Amino acid sequence: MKFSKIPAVTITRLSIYSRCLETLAQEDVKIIASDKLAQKCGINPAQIRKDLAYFGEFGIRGVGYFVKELLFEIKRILGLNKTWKMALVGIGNLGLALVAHENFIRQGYEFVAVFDVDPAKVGRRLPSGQVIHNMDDLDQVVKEKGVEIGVIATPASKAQSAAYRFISAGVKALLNFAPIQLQVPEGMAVENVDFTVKLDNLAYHLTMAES
Amino acid sequence: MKFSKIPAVTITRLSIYSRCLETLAQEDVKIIASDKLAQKCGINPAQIRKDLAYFGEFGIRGVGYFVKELLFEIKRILGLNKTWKMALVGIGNLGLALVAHENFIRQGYEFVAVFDVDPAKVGRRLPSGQVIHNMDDLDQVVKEKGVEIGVIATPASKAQSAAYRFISAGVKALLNFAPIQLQVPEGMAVENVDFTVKLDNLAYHLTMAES
DNA sequence: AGATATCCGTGCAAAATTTCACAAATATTG
DNA sequence: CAATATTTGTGAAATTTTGCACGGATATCT
Repeated sequence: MKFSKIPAVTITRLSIYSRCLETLAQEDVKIIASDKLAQKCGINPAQIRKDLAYFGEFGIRGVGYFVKELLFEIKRILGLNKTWKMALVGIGNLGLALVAHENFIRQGYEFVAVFDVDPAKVGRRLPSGQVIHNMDDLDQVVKEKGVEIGVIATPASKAQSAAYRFISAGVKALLNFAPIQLQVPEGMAVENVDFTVKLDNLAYHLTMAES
Repeated sequence: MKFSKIPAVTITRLSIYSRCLETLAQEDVKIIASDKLAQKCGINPAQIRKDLAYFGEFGIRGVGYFVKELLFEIKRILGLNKTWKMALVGIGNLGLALVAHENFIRQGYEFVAVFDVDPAKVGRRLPSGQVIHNMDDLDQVVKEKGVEIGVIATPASKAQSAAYRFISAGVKALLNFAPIQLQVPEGMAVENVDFTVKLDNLAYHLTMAES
Protein backbone atom coordinates (compact mmCIF):
# COMPACT_ATOMS: atom_id res chain seq x y z
CA MET A 1 0.00 0.00 0.00
CA LYS A 2 0.93 3.65 -0.26
CA PHE A 3 1.87 3.94 3.41
CA SER A 4 5.60 4.33 2.94
CA LYS A 5 5.22 6.72 0.01
CA ILE A 6 3.45 9.40 1.99
CA PRO A 7 5.85 11.86 3.61
CA ALA A 8 5.68 12.21 7.37
CA VAL A 9 5.41 16.00 6.95
CA THR A 10 2.20 15.47 5.03
CA ILE A 11 0.66 13.66 7.97
CA THR A 12 1.80 16.42 10.30
CA ARG A 13 0.20 18.99 8.02
CA LEU A 14 -3.04 17.02 7.81
CA SER A 15 -3.21 17.26 11.57
CA ILE A 16 -2.78 21.02 11.34
CA TYR A 17 -5.44 21.30 8.64
CA SER A 18 -7.85 19.36 10.82
CA ARG A 19 -7.32 21.81 13.67
CA CYS A 20 -7.93 24.80 11.40
CA LEU A 21 -11.01 23.16 9.98
CA GLU A 22 -12.34 22.50 13.47
CA THR A 23 -12.08 26.19 14.26
CA LEU A 24 -13.78 27.06 10.99
CA ALA A 25 -16.58 24.59 11.67
CA GLN A 26 -17.14 26.20 15.06
CA GLU A 27 -17.34 29.58 13.35
CA ASP A 28 -19.98 28.02 11.13
CA VAL A 29 -17.98 28.48 7.93
CA LYS A 30 -19.44 26.08 5.36
CA ILE A 31 -16.99 26.25 2.49
CA ILE A 32 -13.33 27.19 2.26
CA ALA A 33 -10.83 27.49 -0.60
CA SER A 34 -7.30 26.14 -0.35
CA ASP A 35 -5.96 29.70 -0.55
CA LYS A 36 -7.83 30.79 2.56
CA LEU A 37 -7.06 27.64 4.47
CA ALA A 38 -3.42 27.96 3.46
CA GLN A 39 -3.31 31.48 4.82
CA LYS A 40 -4.68 30.32 8.16
CA CYS A 41 -2.11 27.55 8.40
CA GLY A 42 0.83 29.54 7.04
CA ILE A 43 1.27 27.01 4.24
CA ASN A 44 1.33 27.18 0.46
CA PRO A 45 -2.11 26.44 -1.08
CA ALA A 46 -0.69 24.05 -3.66
CA GLN A 47 0.85 22.16 -0.77
CA ILE A 48 -2.54 21.59 0.77
CA ARG A 49 -4.01 20.34 -2.47
CA LYS A 50 -0.99 18.06 -3.00
CA ASP A 51 -1.27 16.67 0.50
CA LEU A 52 -4.93 15.88 0.04
CA ALA A 53 -4.31 14.41 -3.40
CA TYR A 54 -2.44 11.52 -1.80
CA PHE A 55 -5.73 10.30 -0.41
CA GLY A 56 -8.37 11.29 -2.96
CA GLU A 57 -10.35 14.21 -4.35
CA PHE A 58 -12.20 16.13 -1.69
CA GLY A 59 -12.82 19.52 -3.29
CA ILE A 60 -15.03 20.99 -5.97
CA ARG A 61 -13.41 23.04 -8.73
CA GLY A 62 -14.51 26.62 -8.81
CA VAL A 63 -15.91 26.23 -5.29
CA GLY A 64 -13.54 24.90 -2.67
CA TYR A 65 -13.94 22.38 0.12
CA PHE A 66 -16.93 21.74 2.33
CA VAL A 67 -15.46 22.35 5.77
CA LYS A 68 -17.29 19.61 7.67
CA GLU A 69 -16.84 17.06 4.95
CA LEU A 70 -13.12 17.70 4.59
CA LEU A 71 -12.66 17.64 8.36
CA PHE A 72 -14.41 14.30 8.51
CA GLU A 73 -12.27 12.87 5.73
CA ILE A 74 -8.98 14.06 7.27
CA LYS A 75 -9.94 12.61 10.62
CA ARG A 76 -10.79 9.34 8.95
CA ILE A 77 -7.42 9.32 7.18
CA LEU A 78 -5.55 10.01 10.41
CA GLY A 79 -7.51 7.33 12.21
CA LEU A 80 -9.34 9.70 14.55
CA ASN A 81 -12.74 8.10 14.13
CA LYS A 82 -12.11 6.13 17.29
CA THR A 83 -10.76 6.78 20.79
CA TRP A 84 -7.15 5.78 21.29
CA LYS A 85 -6.12 4.29 24.60
CA MET A 86 -2.94 5.61 26.17
CA ALA A 87 -0.90 4.66 29.20
CA LEU A 88 1.42 7.07 30.98
CA VAL A 89 4.67 6.27 32.75
CA GLY A 90 6.09 8.87 35.14
CA ILE A 91 3.75 10.74 37.47
CA GLY A 92 5.88 13.85 37.96
CA ASN A 93 4.81 17.41 37.37
CA LEU A 94 4.59 16.90 33.65
CA GLY A 95 2.85 13.54 33.88
CA LEU A 96 0.19 14.96 36.15
CA ALA A 97 -0.37 17.89 33.84
CA LEU A 98 -0.76 15.54 30.88
CA VAL A 99 -3.32 13.35 32.61
CA ALA A 100 -5.26 16.43 33.69
CA HIS A 101 -5.14 17.90 30.19
CA GLU A 102 -8.73 17.71 29.05
CA ASN A 103 -7.82 18.46 25.42
CA PHE A 104 -6.78 14.88 24.92
CA ILE A 105 -10.18 13.43 25.53
CA ARG A 106 -11.78 15.98 23.27
CA GLN A 107 -9.33 15.00 20.51
CA GLY A 108 -9.98 11.30 20.89
CA TYR A 109 -7.15 10.26 23.20
CA GLU A 110 -7.67 8.84 26.67
CA PHE A 111 -5.36 7.78 29.49
CA VAL A 112 -6.62 4.39 30.62
CA ALA A 113 -3.67 3.63 32.91
CA VAL A 114 -0.78 5.37 34.68
CA PHE A 115 2.44 3.98 36.16
CA ASP A 116 5.32 5.07 38.36
CA VAL A 117 8.35 3.46 39.96
CA ASP A 118 7.99 5.38 43.23
CA PRO A 119 6.45 3.01 45.84
CA ALA A 120 5.13 6.08 47.68
CA LYS A 121 2.99 6.96 44.66
CA VAL A 122 1.81 3.48 43.69
CA GLY A 123 -1.76 2.79 44.79
CA ARG A 124 -2.79 6.44 45.03
CA ARG A 125 -5.69 7.64 42.92
CA LEU A 126 -5.40 10.69 40.69
CA PRO A 127 -8.09 13.41 40.57
CA SER A 128 -8.89 12.19 37.06
CA GLY A 129 -9.68 8.76 38.47
CA GLN A 130 -6.75 6.53 37.49
CA VAL A 131 -4.97 4.51 40.16
CA ILE A 132 -1.18 4.62 39.92
CA HIS A 133 0.14 1.17 39.07
CA ASN A 134 3.49 -0.34 39.79
CA MET A 135 5.78 -0.62 36.76
CA ASP A 136 5.96 -4.37 37.29
CA ASP A 137 2.29 -4.63 36.42
CA LEU A 138 2.67 -2.73 33.18
CA ASP A 139 2.60 -5.74 30.91
CA GLN A 140 -0.54 -7.11 32.49
CA VAL A 141 -2.42 -3.81 32.76
CA VAL A 142 -1.54 -2.81 29.21
CA LYS A 143 -2.99 -6.05 27.92
CA GLU A 144 -6.07 -5.93 30.13
CA LYS A 145 -6.97 -2.38 29.18
CA GLY A 146 -5.95 -2.62 25.55
CA VAL A 147 -3.40 0.21 25.64
CA GLU A 148 -2.34 1.29 22.15
CA ILE A 149 -0.05 4.25 22.80
CA GLY A 150 2.61 4.51 25.50
CA VAL A 151 3.45 7.95 26.85
CA ILE A 152 6.80 8.41 28.58
CA ALA A 153 7.11 11.33 30.99
CA THR A 154 9.96 10.05 33.14
CA PRO A 155 13.36 11.66 33.64
CA ALA A 156 15.75 10.90 30.77
CA SER A 157 17.56 8.27 32.83
CA LYS A 158 14.42 6.12 33.18
CA ALA A 159 12.94 6.64 29.71
CA GLN A 160 14.66 3.81 27.88
CA SER A 161 13.63 1.20 30.44
CA ALA A 162 10.06 2.48 30.32
CA ALA A 163 10.21 2.11 26.55
CA TYR A 164 11.39 -1.50 26.89
CA ARG A 165 8.44 -2.25 29.14
CA PHE A 166 6.00 -0.91 26.60
CA ILE A 167 7.73 -2.73 23.78
CA SER A 168 7.62 -6.09 25.46
CA ALA A 169 3.99 -5.50 26.37
CA GLY A 170 3.33 -5.21 22.63
CA VAL A 171 2.69 -1.47 22.42
CA LYS A 172 3.59 -0.23 18.94
CA ALA A 173 3.53 3.55 19.40
CA LEU A 174 5.35 5.78 21.88
CA LEU A 175 5.06 9.45 22.70
CA ASN A 176 8.29 10.41 24.43
CA PHE A 177 8.69 13.55 26.52
CA ALA A 178 12.11 12.62 27.88
CA PRO A 179 15.06 14.42 26.27
CA ILE A 180 16.68 11.29 24.91
CA GLN A 181 16.76 9.32 21.67
CA LEU A 182 14.95 6.06 22.39
CA GLN A 183 16.27 2.82 20.91
CA VAL A 184 13.36 0.81 19.55
CA PRO A 185 12.94 -2.17 17.19
CA GLU A 186 11.85 -1.87 13.58
CA GLY A 187 8.20 -1.08 13.05
CA MET A 188 7.70 0.92 16.24
CA ALA A 189 6.40 4.47 15.91
CA VAL A 190 8.09 6.98 18.18
CA GLU A 191 7.31 10.67 18.40
CA ASN A 192 9.40 12.96 20.55
CA VAL A 193 8.04 16.03 22.27
CA ASP A 194 11.10 18.00 23.11
CA PHE A 195 10.88 21.41 24.72
CA THR A 196 14.60 22.00 24.96
CA VAL A 197 15.19 21.28 21.30
CA LYS A 198 12.56 23.90 20.49
CA LEU A 199 14.11 26.34 22.92
CA ASP A 200 17.53 25.75 21.39
CA ASN A 201 16.05 26.69 18.03
CA LEU A 202 14.78 29.94 19.53
CA ALA A 203 18.11 30.63 21.22
CA TYR A 204 19.89 30.15 17.91
CA HIS A 205 17.50 32.43 16.13
CA LEU A 206 17.90 35.17 18.73
CA THR A 207 21.66 34.81 18.71
CA MET A 208 21.81 35.11 14.92
CA ALA A 209 19.39 38.00 14.78
CA GLU A 210 21.67 40.01 17.03
CA SER A 211 24.79 39.73 14.89
CA MET B 1 25.51 36.48 7.41
CA LYS B 2 24.91 32.79 6.64
CA PHE B 3 21.85 32.70 8.90
CA SER B 4 19.21 32.22 6.25
CA LYS B 5 21.18 29.59 4.37
CA ILE B 6 21.30 27.14 7.23
CA PRO B 7 18.34 24.76 7.27
CA ALA B 8 16.18 24.72 10.37
CA VAL B 9 16.52 20.94 10.56
CA THR B 10 20.26 21.38 10.93
CA ILE B 11 19.74 23.51 14.03
CA THR B 12 17.36 20.92 15.43
CA ARG B 13 19.93 18.22 14.85
CA LEU B 14 22.69 20.28 16.47
CA SER B 15 20.52 20.37 19.55
CA ILE B 16 20.22 16.60 19.45
CA TYR B 17 23.97 16.17 18.98
CA SER B 18 24.60 18.37 21.98
CA ARG B 19 22.39 16.16 24.11
CA CYS B 20 24.16 13.01 22.98
CA LEU B 21 27.53 14.61 23.58
CA GLU B 22 26.49 15.63 27.06
CA THR B 23 25.68 12.02 27.86
CA LEU B 24 29.01 10.92 26.39
CA ALA B 25 30.88 13.54 28.40
CA GLN B 26 29.22 12.27 31.56
CA GLU B 27 30.34 8.75 30.64
CA ASP B 28 33.83 10.19 30.37
CA VAL B 29 34.17 9.39 26.67
CA LYS B 30 36.94 11.61 25.31
CA ILE B 31 36.75 11.11 21.56
CA ILE B 32 33.97 10.01 19.22
CA ALA B 33 33.72 9.40 15.48
CA SER B 34 30.79 10.62 13.43
CA ASP B 35 29.76 7.00 12.79
CA LYS B 36 29.35 6.26 16.48
CA LEU B 37 27.61 9.53 17.21
CA ALA B 38 25.34 8.97 14.24
CA GLN B 39 24.35 5.59 15.56
CA LYS B 40 23.43 7.10 18.92
CA CYS B 41 21.30 9.78 17.29
CA GLY B 42 19.78 7.56 14.64
CA ILE B 43 21.16 9.81 11.92
CA ASN B 44 23.41 9.32 8.89
CA PRO B 45 27.09 10.05 9.73
CA ALA B 46 27.60 12.18 6.63
CA GLN B 47 24.67 14.25 7.81
CA ILE B 48 26.44 15.06 11.03
CA ARG B 49 29.59 16.10 9.24
CA LYS B 50 27.61 18.22 6.79
CA ASP B 51 25.71 19.91 9.59
CA LEU B 52 28.93 20.78 11.39
CA ALA B 53 30.57 21.92 8.15
CA TYR B 54 28.18 24.88 8.01
CA PHE B 55 30.00 26.31 11.00
CA GLY B 56 33.59 25.20 10.65
CA GLU B 57 35.93 22.25 11.03
CA PHE B 58 35.74 20.65 14.45
CA GLY B 59 37.11 17.15 13.85
CA ILE B 60 40.49 15.55 13.20
CA ARG B 61 40.79 13.24 10.23
CA GLY B 62 41.65 9.69 11.14
CA VAL B 63 40.64 10.42 14.73
CA GLY B 64 37.18 11.86 15.25
CA TYR B 65 35.87 14.63 17.50
CA PHE B 66 36.92 15.58 21.01
CA VAL B 67 33.64 15.22 22.88
CA LYS B 68 34.01 18.16 25.24
CA GLU B 69 35.35 20.46 22.58
CA LEU B 70 32.60 19.66 20.10
CA LEU B 71 29.98 20.03 22.79
CA PHE B 72 31.35 23.44 23.67
CA GLU B 73 31.36 24.53 20.05
CA ILE B 74 27.81 23.38 19.37
CA LYS B 75 26.57 25.14 22.48
CA ARG B 76 28.34 28.28 21.37
CA ILE B 77 26.75 28.03 17.92
CA LEU B 78 23.29 27.57 19.40
CA GLY B 79 23.82 30.48 21.78
CA LEU B 80 23.77 28.38 24.93
CA ASN B 81 26.77 30.04 26.53
CA LYS B 82 24.38 32.28 28.44
CA THR B 83 21.18 31.90 30.44
CA TRP B 84 18.04 32.83 28.54
CA LYS B 85 15.26 34.60 30.36
CA MET B 86 11.74 33.32 29.77
CA ALA B 87 8.29 34.46 30.83
CA LEU B 88 5.30 32.18 31.02
CA VAL B 89 1.66 33.02 30.35
CA GLY B 90 -0.97 30.59 31.60
CA ILE B 91 -0.63 29.02 35.05
CA GLY B 92 -2.70 25.93 34.43
CA ASN B 93 -1.59 22.35 34.92
CA LEU B 94 0.85 22.54 32.08
CA GLY B 95 2.20 25.96 33.02
CA LEU B 96 2.87 24.85 36.57
CA ALA B 97 4.63 21.73 35.36
CA LEU B 98 6.82 23.80 33.06
CA VAL B 99 7.86 26.22 35.78
CA ALA B 100 8.64 23.32 38.10
CA HIS B 101 10.62 21.53 35.41
CA GLU B 102 14.18 21.70 36.68
CA ASN B 103 15.65 20.61 33.34
CA PHE B 104 15.24 24.11 31.98
CA ILE B 105 17.61 25.71 34.42
CA ARG B 106 20.16 23.02 33.84
CA GLN B 107 19.95 23.66 30.10
CA GLY B 108 20.35 27.40 30.46
CA TYR B 109 16.73 28.55 30.44
CA GLU B 110 15.07 30.32 33.35
CA PHE B 111 11.55 31.55 34.07
CA VAL B 112 11.95 35.07 35.42
CA ALA B 113 8.24 35.94 35.35
CA VAL B 114 4.83 34.29 35.13
CA PHE B 115 1.42 35.67 34.17
CA ASP B 116 -2.23 34.71 34.24
CA VAL B 117 -5.56 36.36 33.49
CA ASP B 118 -7.34 34.77 36.45
CA PRO B 119 -7.66 37.41 39.24
CA ALA B 120 -7.83 34.57 41.77
CA LYS B 121 -4.32 33.49 40.79
CA VAL B 122 -2.68 36.90 40.44
CA GLY B 123 -0.53 37.78 43.42
CA ARG B 124 0.05 34.22 44.57
CA ARG B 125 3.61 32.94 44.81
CA LEU B 126 4.63 29.67 43.15
CA PRO B 127 6.76 27.06 44.96
CA SER B 128 9.57 27.97 42.58
CA GLY B 129 9.43 31.55 43.85
CA GLN B 130 7.78 33.58 41.10
CA VAL B 131 4.81 35.79 41.91
CA ILE B 132 1.95 35.51 39.41
CA HIS B 133 1.53 38.83 37.60
CA ASN B 134 -1.51 40.31 35.97
CA MET B 135 -1.46 40.20 32.17
CA ASP B 136 -1.79 43.97 32.11
CA ASP B 137 1.64 44.29 33.67
CA LEU B 138 3.26 42.07 31.05
CA ASP B 139 4.79 44.88 29.05
CA GLN B 140 6.36 46.49 32.08
CA VAL B 141 7.58 43.29 33.76
CA VAL B 142 9.02 41.94 30.52
CA LYS B 143 11.06 45.08 30.08
CA GLU B 144 12.13 45.27 33.72
CA LYS B 145 13.32 41.68 33.87
CA GLY B 146 14.73 41.55 30.37
CA VAL B 147 12.59 38.66 29.13
CA GLU B 148 13.85 37.23 25.85
CA ILE B 149 11.56 34.26 25.24
CA GLY B 150 7.79 34.17 25.75
CA VAL B 151 6.20 30.85 26.63
CA ILE B 152 2.48 30.43 25.98
CA ALA B 153 0.67 27.73 27.95
CA THR B 154 -2.86 29.11 27.78
CA PRO B 155 -5.91 27.45 26.22
CA ALA B 156 -6.01 27.85 22.45
CA SER B 157 -8.59 30.61 22.71
CA LYS B 158 -6.27 32.87 24.71
CA ALA B 159 -3.01 32.10 22.94
CA GLN B 160 -3.17 34.70 20.19
CA SER B 161 -3.83 37.56 22.57
CA ALA B 162 -0.98 36.40 24.79
CA ALA B 163 1.22 36.40 21.71
CA TYR B 164 0.20 39.98 20.91
CA ARG B 165 1.16 41.04 24.43
CA PHE B 166 4.61 39.56 24.04
CA ILE B 167 5.02 41.02 20.58
CA SER B 168 4.18 44.54 21.66
CA ALA B 169 6.48 44.16 24.66
CA GLY B 170 9.28 43.55 22.17
CA VAL B 171 9.79 39.83 22.73
CA LYS B 172 11.18 38.24 19.56
CA ALA B 173 10.83 34.53 20.32
CA LEU B 174 7.80 32.47 21.36
CA LEU B 175 7.42 28.90 22.53
CA ASN B 176 3.79 28.01 21.99
CA PHE B 177 2.09 25.06 23.68
CA ALA B 178 -1.41 26.00 22.56
CA PRO B 179 -2.82 23.97 19.67
CA ILE B 180 -3.15 26.91 17.31
CA GLN B 181 -1.18 28.56 14.52
CA LEU B 182 -0.08 31.93 15.90
CA GLN B 183 -0.13 34.98 13.64
CA VAL B 184 3.07 36.95 14.16
CA PRO B 185 4.92 39.70 12.28
CA GLU B 186 7.99 39.10 10.14
CA GLY B 187 11.17 38.39 12.04
CA MET B 188 9.56 36.71 15.04
CA ALA B 189 10.67 33.19 15.91
CA VAL B 190 7.86 30.85 16.88
CA GLU B 191 8.24 27.22 17.88
CA ASN B 192 5.19 25.08 18.51
CA VAL B 193 5.13 22.22 20.98
CA ASP B 194 2.14 20.25 19.93
CA PHE B 195 1.21 17.00 21.63
CA THR B 196 -1.88 16.34 19.61
CA VAL B 197 -0.09 16.67 16.28
CA LYS B 198 2.40 14.09 17.49
CA LEU B 199 -0.41 11.84 18.69
CA ASP B 200 -2.14 12.18 15.34
CA ASN B 201 1.04 10.96 13.68
CA LEU B 202 1.03 7.91 15.94
CA ALA B 203 -2.65 7.28 15.29
CA TYR B 204 -2.05 7.41 11.55
CA HIS B 205 0.88 5.04 11.84
CA LEU B 206 -1.11 2.55 13.89
CA THR B 207 -4.07 2.79 11.54
CA MET B 208 -1.90 2.13 8.49
CA ALA B 209 0.03 -0.67 10.14
CA GLU B 210 -3.23 -2.54 10.72
CA SER B 211 -4.40 -2.59 7.15
C1' DA C 1 -26.48 31.46 -23.17
C1' DG C 2 -22.13 33.23 -23.58
C1' DA C 3 -18.54 35.53 -21.16
C1' DT C 4 -15.98 35.95 -17.06
C1' DA C 5 -14.28 34.57 -12.66
C1' DT C 6 -13.10 31.11 -9.31
C1' DC C 7 -10.58 27.24 -7.75
C1' DC C 8 -9.34 22.25 -7.67
C1' DG C 9 -6.14 18.54 -9.29
C1' DT C 10 -1.75 17.66 -11.22
C1' DG C 11 2.41 17.45 -14.51
C1' DC C 12 6.61 19.45 -14.31
C1' DA C 13 10.39 22.30 -12.85
C1' DA C 14 12.88 24.19 -9.10
C1' DA C 15 14.66 24.03 -4.64
C1' DA C 16 16.11 21.82 -0.68
C1' DT C 17 17.92 18.00 1.68
C1' DT C 18 20.15 13.70 2.16
C1' DT C 19 23.40 10.30 0.96
C1' DC C 20 27.32 8.55 -1.44
C1' DA C 21 31.98 8.17 -2.31
C1' DC C 22 36.50 9.68 -2.35
C1' DA C 23 40.63 12.78 -1.60
C1' DA C 24 43.21 14.52 2.20
C1' DA C 25 44.86 14.19 6.78
C1' DT C 26 46.15 11.61 10.74
C1' DA C 27 47.34 7.45 13.27
C1' DT C 28 49.19 2.75 13.69
C1' DT C 29 51.76 -1.25 12.50
C1' DG C 30 55.65 -3.97 10.98
C1' DC D 1 59.83 4.87 7.11
C1' DA D 2 56.68 2.71 4.09
C1' DA D 3 52.38 0.44 4.09
C1' DT D 4 47.88 0.03 6.03
C1' DA D 5 43.90 1.63 8.50
C1' DT D 6 40.85 5.42 10.17
C1' DT D 7 38.02 9.11 9.70
C1' DT D 8 37.08 13.88 8.43
C1' DG D 9 35.43 17.36 5.01
C1' DT D 10 33.17 17.94 0.70
C1' DG D 11 31.86 17.80 -4.41
C1' DA D 12 28.54 15.47 -6.87
C1' DA D 13 24.65 12.40 -7.37
C1' DA D 14 20.28 10.90 -5.69
C1' DT D 15 16.22 11.72 -3.42
C1' DT D 16 12.68 14.27 -1.44
C1' DT D 17 9.84 18.15 -1.03
C1' DT D 18 7.94 22.34 -2.56
C1' DG D 19 5.87 25.59 -5.68
C1' DC D 20 4.41 27.09 -10.22
C1' DA D 21 1.24 27.25 -13.72
C1' DC D 22 -2.31 25.57 -16.38
C1' DG D 23 -6.24 22.46 -17.98
C1' DG D 24 -10.69 21.40 -16.60
C1' DA D 25 -14.74 21.89 -13.79
C1' DT D 26 -18.04 24.85 -11.46
C1' DA D 27 -20.35 29.19 -10.44
C1' DT D 28 -21.87 33.96 -11.39
C1' DC D 29 -23.00 37.85 -14.02
C1' DT D 30 -24.92 40.40 -17.91
